[in-house]
Amino acid sequence: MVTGYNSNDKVFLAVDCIIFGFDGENLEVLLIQRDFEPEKGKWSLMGGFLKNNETLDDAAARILHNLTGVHDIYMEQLYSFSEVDRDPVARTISTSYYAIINIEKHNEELIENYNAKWFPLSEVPELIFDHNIMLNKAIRRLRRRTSISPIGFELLPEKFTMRQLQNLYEAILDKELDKRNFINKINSMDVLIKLKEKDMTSSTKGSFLFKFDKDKYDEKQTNSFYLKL
Amino acid sequence: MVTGYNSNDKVFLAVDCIIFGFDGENLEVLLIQRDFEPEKGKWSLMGGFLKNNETLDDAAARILHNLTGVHDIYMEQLYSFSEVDRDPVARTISTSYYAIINIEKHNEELIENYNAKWFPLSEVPELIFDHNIMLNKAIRRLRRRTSISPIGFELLPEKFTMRQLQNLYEAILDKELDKRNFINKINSMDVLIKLKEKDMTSSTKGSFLFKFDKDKYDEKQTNSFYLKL
DNA sequence: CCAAAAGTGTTTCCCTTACACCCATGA
DNA sequence: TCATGGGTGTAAGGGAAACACTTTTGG
Repeated sequence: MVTGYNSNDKVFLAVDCIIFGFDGENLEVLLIQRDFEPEKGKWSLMGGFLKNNETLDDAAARILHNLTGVHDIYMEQLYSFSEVDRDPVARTISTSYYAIINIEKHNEELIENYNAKWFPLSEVPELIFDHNIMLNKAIRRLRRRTSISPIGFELLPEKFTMRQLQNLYEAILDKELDKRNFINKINSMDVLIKLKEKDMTSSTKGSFLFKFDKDKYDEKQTNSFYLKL
Repeated sequence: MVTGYNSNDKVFLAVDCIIFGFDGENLEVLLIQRDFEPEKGKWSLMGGFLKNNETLDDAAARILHNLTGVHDIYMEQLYSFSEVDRDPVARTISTSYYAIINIEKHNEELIENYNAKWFPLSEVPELIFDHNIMLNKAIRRLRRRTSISPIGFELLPEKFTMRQLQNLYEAILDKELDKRNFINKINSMDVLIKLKEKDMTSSTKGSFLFKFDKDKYDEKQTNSFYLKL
């Protein structure tokens, strides 16, 4: 006997993607304006339905790519939302994913752009369904993650200044950090390579550029090297 | 126009519950022996299908209660598993939940017991589907949580000795802790009340019993008071 | 009187934090 | 020459970890 598999219990399973980006100044999130019902015209996360032949991870990647042109992003599963009436059209459970990406690097993909637009976190509009709740949960998770393992590789241009990295951390954590302590902390992580080049755009003196040491960075990532700020 | 809602995409959404308990010595997990196909006779987590009129949280509580008699447990959502072939009968996504409970307190419920049985973590058999993977993920999460906020209220009898509490932490973290440092740490959390009674079963001298100060405990819980061991 | 577990403080070390001044250069 | 951001080190304080001996009492 096989129990429990009753077709009446089948549901729609959606996937919604929360994509964070960093423009050098603010932490932003990618949203799209819906051009279909329900809630046509309102802003929302990138969402779609799980297909029968793909995993949730696959679906998240496909949906993000279809709606924004962005591809090759590692997204992490966040949470599954299941309020009975969260979607007014049909019973739909949604599993949310989030990722942080380098805005510049993906700008080209976004240019011919599908209705997608970056919003600073402080200017996010009211979103459809429970998407604001999803976004808030993603922000909290991102902050926690930032305190636990290094971040930035995905968010900064290949070469960046120490100030840019600090701006990133300050934007994510939403607090100011001491310049010297920050540098000491970052150096102690041993994931940066100091270049001989300087960026001359930000000051008369110019500031040295850095890049991530990808091998070391990945190692620290997976080992959840502890960074508290 | 309403796009995307195509009935072919509907899937079964299961919920699986990982219940940890502590017997004073070892960390254990509650499993049931399936009395139905597929995989009849094999051990598994407590699982069932999401119904149309309930949230995932509701479903987890209902399933746990139906299969084990245990009720009034706060479970936390862990992760949604979606490998295409994870369930050989039909495409099924499973959202897992986990909780830690006091074995003694729920023993009565378990006595007339449905096929449920406690297994020490080191003696967990091969489980159906991807349930071993779920369990491992839950253990990792439990360990991390234990390092971040106090734990024990749900797992120990109302009155307990300091040694029992230390045993609990050692079982969860799977490492030995220094007795004096442990006591200092716990005292600094200020969540215990020392009783005048002694437990005389464990030694000739006897050891003082403690209980949790529920108000303070809950406060620390929600504030994610930091405890590193 | 002895075995077995309970109980108890101090020191060291490292990480975190706070903090201020000089440097280089283009305008 | 001056305004602007870049770059640099140290001292104090607090939490974590290491560590050993005395107490109690039933058998």
